[in-house]
Amino acid sequence: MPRASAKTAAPAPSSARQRRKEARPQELLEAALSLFVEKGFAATRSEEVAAKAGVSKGTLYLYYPSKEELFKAVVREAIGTKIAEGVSELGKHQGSMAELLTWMLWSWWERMGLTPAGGIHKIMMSEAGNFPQLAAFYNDEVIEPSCALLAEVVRRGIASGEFRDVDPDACVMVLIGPVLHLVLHQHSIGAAGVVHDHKPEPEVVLKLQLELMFEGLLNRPRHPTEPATPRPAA
Amino acid sequence: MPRASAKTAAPAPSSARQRRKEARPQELLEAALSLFVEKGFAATRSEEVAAKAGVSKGTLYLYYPSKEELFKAVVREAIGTKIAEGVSELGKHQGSMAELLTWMLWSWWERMGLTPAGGIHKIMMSEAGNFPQLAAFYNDEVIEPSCALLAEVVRRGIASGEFRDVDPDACVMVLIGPVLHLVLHQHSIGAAGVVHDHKPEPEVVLKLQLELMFEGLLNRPRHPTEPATPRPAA
DNA sequence: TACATTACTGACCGGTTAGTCAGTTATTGA
DNA sequence: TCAATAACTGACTAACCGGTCAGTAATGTA
Repeated sequence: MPRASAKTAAPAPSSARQRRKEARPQELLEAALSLFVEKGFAATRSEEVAAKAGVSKGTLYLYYPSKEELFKAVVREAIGTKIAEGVSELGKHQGSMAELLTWMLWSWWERMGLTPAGGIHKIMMSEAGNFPQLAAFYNDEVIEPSCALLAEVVRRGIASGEFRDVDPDACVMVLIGPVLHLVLHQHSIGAAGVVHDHKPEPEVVLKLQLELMFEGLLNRPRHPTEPATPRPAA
Repeated sequence: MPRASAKTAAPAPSSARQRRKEARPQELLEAALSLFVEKGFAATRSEEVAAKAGVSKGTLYLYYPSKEELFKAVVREAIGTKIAEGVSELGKHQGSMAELLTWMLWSWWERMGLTPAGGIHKIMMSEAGNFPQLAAFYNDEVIEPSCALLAEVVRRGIASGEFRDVDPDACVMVLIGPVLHLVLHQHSIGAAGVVHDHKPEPEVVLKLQLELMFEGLLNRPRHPTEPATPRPAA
């Protein structure tokens, strides 16, 4: 009996055709993501996206009204609720802020550097000028929350005496700079067929970045001849 | 007598029209640079470039055989011989390697962050996939030499005992990450009309980056309870 | 078998733009 | 003043591609 669970409130798709219909948006988004990341927005033809998802161009436009809307959907999909995870981690974390920063940078690398999702950042860099509205969306929904989250960690570390008294926002930029640079490289020069690229392993860079950072950021006793930046009275 | 210096081996242009002809390539390259940086390669129409340079589209194609060749010329022009300056500075520099690194990062920021030349880097990130041959050129002629130069400075600092014994290549990535991130931001999100962008001043970030870097990188006496990374015997 | 509905197709349309080339204008030399 | 030449122009062509829609095929229903 082929229709075992038909017509419920959230109807389980009965036929193969139904099942495909529900899978289409995902399939199209995945195809679009990889092509946008690989070739950029303008250079990706909508027919290619459709072909890669195994449908015709017409079908693509049944699910997304325009190439631009498809692009937005890809960005929203790839971003998802990733930031919320970081926020919740901040809430329940028990150890030092240095450990938390380390965890955050590593998980960021794992999610952006090692998956196509990082390509989103590359696309946004390229297309920000042509889609200011989307750039604003990306800034508000992704960049600002991420930076605010990291800045809060730094701020707590300063308050507890774990870190020196630095500008938290500037510190965040210093923190994320190398990670984002690695991500971008991975999806541009690194993805093109450039063979003379004998860069160090990203993991080594990240490790050193954290090490250098903390050697400088941690609030530890200093050599008497060279006092650390004095903490203000407040 | 209008032809004072006519028909020499390298003829000085006699008429206004001649002078314009010699200036055209430069004018076109400048127009193309600013438009490519602003809108990307695909979104820039060749007629716009011509108009911005004050000529018609036909004239553009008298000087450059295609849009793609124009793009290549722009990249080559913008890169020029900038790296050679850094190399010569390495040769004649007298002070500490920390001072030299500081100088290099600042001059890099001044040349890439504060001029349209930095936009080249953004374009290369976007178009590397579509122009692999150009990406290889950029990697070989710009990225690798720059990194090699900085790595050499770090290496000397380590050899003299000024710096701790870190991986020089990884250290370079940590160094340039924040700078390049600032440059890219400046030419993408920063250039789009995103107003909610209350990032710290780039100069503040750079200053902190160097400070944190050196607090961690400098080879100074450490607190006894937390020994520094031991130097190997060699 | 006949009809209705749903998912999908791909030829086509219209707008856009890289690149061309016959023609125009400025300059030079006689 | 009058060719000859060099620099430049912009209407035009051909190709491309985003988006449409009349039609087809698969599935469901009776």
